Amino acid sequence: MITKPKGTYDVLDKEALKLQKINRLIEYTCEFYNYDYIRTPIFEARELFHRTVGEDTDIVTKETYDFQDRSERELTLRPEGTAGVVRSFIENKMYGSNMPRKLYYNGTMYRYERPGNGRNREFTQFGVEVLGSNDPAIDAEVISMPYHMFLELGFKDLNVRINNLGAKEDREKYKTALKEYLKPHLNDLCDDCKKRFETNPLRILDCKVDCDSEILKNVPNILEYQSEESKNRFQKVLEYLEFLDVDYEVDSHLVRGLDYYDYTVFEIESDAEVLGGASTIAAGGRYNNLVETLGGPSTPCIGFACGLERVMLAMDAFEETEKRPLDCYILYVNEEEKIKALMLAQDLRLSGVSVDYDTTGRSLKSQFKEADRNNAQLLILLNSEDLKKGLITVKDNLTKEEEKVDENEIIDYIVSR
RNA sequence: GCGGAAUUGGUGAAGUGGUUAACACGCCGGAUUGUGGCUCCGGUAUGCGUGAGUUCGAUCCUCACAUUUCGCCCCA
Repeated sequence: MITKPKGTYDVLDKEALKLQKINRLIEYTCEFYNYDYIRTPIFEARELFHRTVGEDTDIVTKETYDFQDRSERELTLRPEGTAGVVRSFIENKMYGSNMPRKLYYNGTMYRYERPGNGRNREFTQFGVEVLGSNDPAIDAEVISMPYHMFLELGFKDLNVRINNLGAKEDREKYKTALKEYLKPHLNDLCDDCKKRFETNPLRILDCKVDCDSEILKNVPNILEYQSEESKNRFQKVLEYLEFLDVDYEVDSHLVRGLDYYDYTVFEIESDAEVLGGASTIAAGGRYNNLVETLGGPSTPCIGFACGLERVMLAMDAFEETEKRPLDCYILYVNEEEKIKALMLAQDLRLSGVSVDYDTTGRSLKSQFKEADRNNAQLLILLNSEDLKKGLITVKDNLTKEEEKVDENEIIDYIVSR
């Protein structure tokens, strides 16, 4: 038997219903927030991700699916959504008009990592990018929108953590101070952090190994290394968040795994136990330099990404998704009735009624069972004798009441119910 | 990438180095000559993750591989 590749999974039955529900909410919500749908390629030039996500990040150094096509182009399956959107923004010269540009995407991403609960090699992210606005109000909107979507889906214990990384200069100043502080303690840090000290000292802040140590608890606070402008900006974001009823918590140790972030960064976590260690369901931040880095005009941007698999997992804890009931099920026994069933089903479907009938040669008894499994509201019983008289029996599956309806009026009769 | 656990039908699962692999659910059929959902009866794995090895003989022992899962790492 051929099986699915490691780290992939099939979405079906209950999972499919949950995913459809989420997807509908996404489309609906984005429409009301005035975000336009964008779809970018699943693979891009490898260079794109090295330039955006960061040369030294784990995502790029050990988690990408890299390949060459038949013309030896160096390609990479996208590990995240922002890079492609920004590339498209520049390539299509979207900066020319209609600013800010508010976009959303919803598609599969690929990372070569150890699969586990809420962790797959092919996974789905829904995300939003706002390009061309530096207003703190848009920061608040981009945090508030997923937060309220999760509430809508039934999430209870949401935890929003937020931090301000500031401008590049602020961060450089802070990095220097941080390294100065950490230098004498270097030997007490974990092995990974020793490496990070040189490559990416900020990441030491959210190290899971060392987080309980006194060294990290007393680390200089990044929020104190911000310019006045950056501090004021962050205060505005927090103020707006309160007006939007977002329950947040400032966490000065929050940094993100991707290099392109500056100013506001945030994560939304769920306490749902089914998630286990994978509790972050959405995360994002501002990236005011990325467009310029990729050769576009200086454009301030912010966005977030949300892992749909984790949302689906967490939904198990509070949600029983059920398939929509079928409007009609048609029962028949002989060929003459079957032909009638086919035609009637088609007419009803074209009239906006959901209909099905047996195609496995089941006994009449089994057809009744099948109708119940589909939760059919109405049973249409075809009977050769009645058909000769132009009559069709319609049975309400709840009240069990039957009625013989004239063949010519059957569509109207059913549609009007 | 490192360490632990698991892998028996459509599903949940018992079980044993040796003829026909329990039980339950589901599904199919019948009792009910074309109106079911209750009940009763019957049917339903040529097979115990894959490949090799030990053995007279393996689903059960050994090894490798795959997949899943739990922790580490990382992240959505």
